Amino acid sequence: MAQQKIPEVVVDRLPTYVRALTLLREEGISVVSSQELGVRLRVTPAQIRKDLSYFGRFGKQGRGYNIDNLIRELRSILGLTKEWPMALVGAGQLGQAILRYTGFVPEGFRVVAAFDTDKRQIGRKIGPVVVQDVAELPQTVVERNVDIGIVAVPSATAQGVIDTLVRSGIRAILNYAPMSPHIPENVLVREVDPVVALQSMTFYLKLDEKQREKAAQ
Amino acid sequence: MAQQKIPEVVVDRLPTYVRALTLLREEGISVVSSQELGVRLRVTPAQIRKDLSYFGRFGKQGRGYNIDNLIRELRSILGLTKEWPMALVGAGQLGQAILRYTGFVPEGFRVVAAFDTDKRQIGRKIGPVVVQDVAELPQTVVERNVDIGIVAVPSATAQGVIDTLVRSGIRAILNYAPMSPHIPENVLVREVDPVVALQSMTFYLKLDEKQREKAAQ
DNA sequence: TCCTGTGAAATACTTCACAGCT
DNA sequence: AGCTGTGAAGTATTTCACAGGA
Repeated sequence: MAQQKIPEVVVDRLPTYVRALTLLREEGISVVSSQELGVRLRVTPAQIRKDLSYFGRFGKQGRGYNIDNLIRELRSILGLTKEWPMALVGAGQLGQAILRYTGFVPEGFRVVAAFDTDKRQIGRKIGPVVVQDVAELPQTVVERNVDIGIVAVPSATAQGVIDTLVRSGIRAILNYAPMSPHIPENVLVREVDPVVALQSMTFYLKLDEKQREKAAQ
Repeated sequence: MAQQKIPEVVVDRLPTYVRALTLLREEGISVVSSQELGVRLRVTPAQIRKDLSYFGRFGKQGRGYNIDNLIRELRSILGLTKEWPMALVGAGQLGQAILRYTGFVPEGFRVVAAFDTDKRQIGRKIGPVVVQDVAELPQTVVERNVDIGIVAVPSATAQGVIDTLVRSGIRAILNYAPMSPHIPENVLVREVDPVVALQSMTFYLKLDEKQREKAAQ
């Protein structure tokens, strides 16, 4: 069986399936149909079935999916059975909030090192780590087998930080800086940008206001 | 001219165009071609031209786009010419970081009120606001004309908070809680979820590792 | 009967390629 | 000569609809 190419959109949806399934499990539910899961996630049942079908046959006809089993399968597909060490760059306001964020560890993501250029931050213990000088980054990344970098520095310095991370051999970047970085093909990036999220909503808010005005005439 | 329906993906890209154009302007550049902008953003020039063509004709043949003008047009299209007041719910670790985040205000987003149920938080001044009791939320939302709510409470209580926001007349929600909320059709949501972003990257990291193993055999 | 898994159809999105303006 | 704006072509993604297993 030649592994067909999986669409990126499909991969992007899998984590939300895992999350919803985990919440269902906490409610004591053990089996779910694509219909029921679709209602929760506001997606069509056909989409869920189609997405899962890229990876295997996990359901039982007439019943649905065993939640424990499906969670296990999806976590394995997504590479979530191991722990992923991460390195954070930028120990300012935002970086500190990230270091104190408790949502990463239960999912297997652990910030194992933090870096800054600011002498006042270096040596400080924040959350689980002591802030190091950025100069030590390349060595630490190699020593601690870090594949994922988190960028939490101002836009102006972000590209430099990203270049350093890439040169150090990092393979994935979670970027909190509001800019679009230059990155080699083989390195992954995801942007975390609440402002961009807000700005696409205001388009529809404004549209809605216009329509109300028109309707009110 | 009947306004044709604009694809959502197009709207979602506009804020990144604004961002890139703004950075170009700061570099002192005043005109840009779709080609040049595409290189910055890692998208095709055709996509940029096509996206813009849904809204009008902003370029000059043979030259490109006047940056000042295009920024102004896009900001107007996105509804960014007014200030958007926002209400935050959840003044814990995460909520405090959001209140202290300086990236919203320059873009016209301002948190004008914050709410919590925790007696120890209520009355505290954090960043630009004093934390209020959630009981006061509906009234404040109406009085202060708040259209956008930010949810920064634990998953377990998020749905209740969202219901309250919706009942109070909010029209858009920026959700930091790692769950998928039930929301009426006419209310917008955007999820801010770094863990989901990480989990779709690990799929490819794992794939890459597998391929290396195979190659090494 | 209920619900999965999946080709096929429908829809959505992206890219091409070129007429036409500057 | 260079670059936009845009139908048309090409891909990608979603949804349909139904055979078949529990």
